[in-house]
Order: sequence, then structure tokens, then C-alpha cells
Amino acid sequence: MGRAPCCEKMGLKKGPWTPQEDSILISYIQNNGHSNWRALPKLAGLLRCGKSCRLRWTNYLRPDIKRGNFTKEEEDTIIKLHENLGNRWSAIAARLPGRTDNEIKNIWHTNLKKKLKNYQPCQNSKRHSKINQVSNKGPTTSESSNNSNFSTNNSTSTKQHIKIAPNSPQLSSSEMSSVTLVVDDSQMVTIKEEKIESSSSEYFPKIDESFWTDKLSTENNMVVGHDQEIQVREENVDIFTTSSKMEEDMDFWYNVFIKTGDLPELPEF
DNA sequence: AATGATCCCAACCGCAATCTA
DNA sequence: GTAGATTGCGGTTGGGATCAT
Repeated sequence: MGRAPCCEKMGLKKGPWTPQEDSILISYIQNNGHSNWRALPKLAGLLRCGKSCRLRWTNYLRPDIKRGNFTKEEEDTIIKLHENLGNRWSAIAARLPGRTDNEIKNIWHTNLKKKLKNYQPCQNSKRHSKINQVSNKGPTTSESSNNSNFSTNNSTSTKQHIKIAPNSPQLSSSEMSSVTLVVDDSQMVTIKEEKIESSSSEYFPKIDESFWTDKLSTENNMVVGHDQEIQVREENVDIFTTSSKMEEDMDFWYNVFIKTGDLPELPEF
């Protein structure tokens, strides 16, 4: 996969765009669209590389861009989304109509990061370490060993256990905690957080993609999201991860539980 | 008023994913 | 199936604006 040669080509202009260049780009795209960014500057008569044109258009000239300061609501949204998605600016921008990833990235680094230093609205801020498979070995900590409802026991309870393994902010970075969301018949949710010993890799062994292709064909799985599956067993529901999208959704659910106590509705397929 | 520090944001860089021939 | 072209994305930078001394 070779990299496209870009602005180093002789004669191509770099740096801030002039109003003239902007108007040339706008009128060209309005008349011809932007099916090929690389060819565009030549066709439009701009001494810019295609990449520069694309950036200028998507970050500044696009007609649907909302200009002006971010509202409090937008800032709160960014903070919440960043909590769930991390530095995935384009994903955050997709949820904020009229705002670009670049703009959000800038506002984050200049304003919001500082705000968050003074105020930590959610205790589980950076839990983006691996969310790993729930092992049927069960808990290894002294406390969690009391969690008799967990995993593959033979209880006839109808409680559902959704177990994930985020890093707890209360614990040092070298430690890991697991969170079990216990959902009973009446949709009542209980959250249990447990410290996991350093041998957590055993407790949450990693799985590869083949796990799912194997499992899906042989076991009773309920698809609940783009890349995620909840494996339904008789008494409980274990969540496994197969992709970063899964982590996002797990974070989302976790945060809804933490903040509202409500059981979020799972997406339908 | 001068100057250095800091803030802010548009633009660039480079990697990786995706597309296409 | 593969290599090259294109696009998308996140990190970083440059320089003007503003603030503090």
C-alpha cells in the first residue's frame, strides 16, 4: 500500500487558504462534486494537492458546517462521548451534526480536557482497556468468590449477569476490576465491582475472531449489535467482546447503568 | 509599550483502511 | 490475489491572537 505523494510536489501551495481559493473550490464542487479529490485541484485550477482540498472542504467550506462556539450541551455531549469512545473524533463528530472531527479534537485539547481536570463527572472515565471474555472459571478474588450467581453455576435464578472487565479508577493502573451488572426479573440492576488479581488474564482470557464464528454456528446466540453477541445460557448472560465497537457499546451500557440506573434498551436486529 | 507565555485553531503529516484495475 | 491509488483518520504543528508581567 503505497502512500500517495502529496504536497511535496513542486509548485503546490501550502498553508492558509485565501478567499479566492475557497471560492474556486466551492464553485467547482457545487458544479462537479468531489468524486476524485486527487484530480480535483487540477480540474478546478487550484495549486493545491487533493488532500489539502478535501481537508479544506470537509473542515471548513462544507455548507452543513455549524460555525460558532460550542454550546454547553455540545460540550457535555463531547465529554460523554469521549468517555465512551476515547479519541475517536470522527465517531464523536458523527453524533454532533455540523461539527467536524478536527473542530471537536481542537475543542477537546484546548477546553474540555482542562475542564475535566477540575471536574471528574464520571468515576469510570478511562476504561478502555480490553473488555475480555468472561471465563467460566469464575472469580479469583476473595470477595468475588462470594458471587455465587456468576457464570456457569447451575442456579435456577433468572438473574442475568453481564460481566465486563474495565479498569476501575479506584484502583491503581496495574490493577483491574470487573463489573457485574445483575439484572433480575423486574429489570432491577445491581452493580458489583470487584478487584481482580494480577492474574486477570487467566480470569479474562483473550479470544480471537474465530471464537465467534465457531460459537455462532453451534450455540444459542442473540445478536445485539453490529459486532457483538450476547451468549444466552440458561441462567445468565455473558458478554464477550469481539471488536472495539463492542467496547464502545459496553461502555455506553455501563455508563447508562452507572448514571441512571436504567437498563438501556438493546438495539434490535 | 514591550515582550514573553499561553491559547486557539486551521492546516499538515503520516499511517492504515479501502478501493480499483 | 496483488500492487498502486485514494480516502479517512488521529496526532501534531505553525503562527496569529490574546493575556500576563
